[in-house]
Amino acid sequence: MNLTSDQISILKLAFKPLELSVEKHPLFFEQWQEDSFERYEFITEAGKIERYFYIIESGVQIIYILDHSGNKRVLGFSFDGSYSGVYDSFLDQKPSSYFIESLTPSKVLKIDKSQYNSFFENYPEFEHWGRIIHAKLFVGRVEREIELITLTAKERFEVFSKRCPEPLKNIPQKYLASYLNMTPETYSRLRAEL
Amino acid sequence: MNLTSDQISILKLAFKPLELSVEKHPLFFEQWQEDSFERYEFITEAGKIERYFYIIESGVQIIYILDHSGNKRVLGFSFDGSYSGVYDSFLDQKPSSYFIESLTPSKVLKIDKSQYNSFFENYPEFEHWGRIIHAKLFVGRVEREIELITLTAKERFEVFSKRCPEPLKNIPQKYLASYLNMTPETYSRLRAEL
DNA sequence: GTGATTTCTTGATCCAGGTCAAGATTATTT
DNA sequence: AAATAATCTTGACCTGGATCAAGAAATCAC
Repeated sequence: MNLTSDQISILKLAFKPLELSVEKHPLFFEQWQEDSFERYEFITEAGKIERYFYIIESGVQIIYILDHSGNKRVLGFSFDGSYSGVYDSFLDQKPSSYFIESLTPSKVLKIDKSQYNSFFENYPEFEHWGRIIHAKLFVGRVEREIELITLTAKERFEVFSKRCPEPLKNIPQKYLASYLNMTPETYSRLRAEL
Repeated sequence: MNLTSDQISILKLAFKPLELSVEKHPLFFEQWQEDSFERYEFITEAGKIERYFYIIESGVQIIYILDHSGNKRVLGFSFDGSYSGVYDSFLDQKPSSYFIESLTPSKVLKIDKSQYNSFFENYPEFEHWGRIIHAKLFVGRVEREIELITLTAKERFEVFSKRCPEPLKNIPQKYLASYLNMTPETYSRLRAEL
């Protein structure tokens, strides 16, 4: 598989600390496959095993679970060179309880588990990168937890509004509301307050 | 520094997937220092930079932040061979916003940042371990986030009660309440319901 | 472009869990 | 073991944000 230079830039963006080059890491750039999804298409569903590790080329994807009442509870978004996929299921190859859905038409680069593993075997510097990235993911989740626990709905709304990334500005508000752990009604009322 | 065989078992417990041995990883076992804390002694405080990575030998430590109203908000506990310390501050050597306090007299094994880094440089398998452990930490935090978001206070209480680890059974309930994101009053009422 | 969906807004009402208060237990110190 | 301090319990009351409902606005499909 030959990637275009645009796709190579996306991978470089996603793996920034690795200082990748096509010459030094040929395997890395050879094995990614392209794939694309339509609006509202599922990338994966609860009960299924995650086969791939994805990097988003374009579009917005959302990850959520269904709670006891069947409501979607949004845990995060992916876009612009960020990772997507159900991580625990991918790592352990066990059925997950997450859904990933493409909110806009999206293009991705993906690799499967054995390719993912072979990167780590072939490029030890990948392990270092993996450690650092996962440490940051962990710290980021703790920070989100603190915001959910200590801030009021209004405060969460305000903090989020200030740093809302561009690609999320055109998706339905109900998903942002869910991500902020509030109902669409509450989100709408906070919005009216400006 | 010479560790006793008890201390070596604690380290082996904490670093289980690494299959450590004194012969193959001498550096690893040489550099840990012992330290101990009294009840209610602070291991680290908000505003300070975390100097050490700790493994708990015995006792219970608690990590929390102070919210806007000055209330402690408990994020977790450490005991029995588990890691303790303010991780983001330790990694980046930047001031943290966390407090770590010893709830009982506790003994720890600790290493500083440069020793920690040298383990990774000397034992590449450490990087692999680090990646896996951090991935698990990340997944674990997402699971906690889901429980906080989707479960009622009663449900969180029930889930926690069933799997409450032994060392936490003797600490003041107000800390467990905080960890479950509820007031001590609510915790007490749920307890009365049995 | 027009009708059908979906999303957003706004009002009225409700309730889980917080807050305040005060007495009962339990633990700590001397 | 008494005095003191911290923690836990229970009751009364309150409130942020959820729920229910119904119309307005936006978006989609043909």
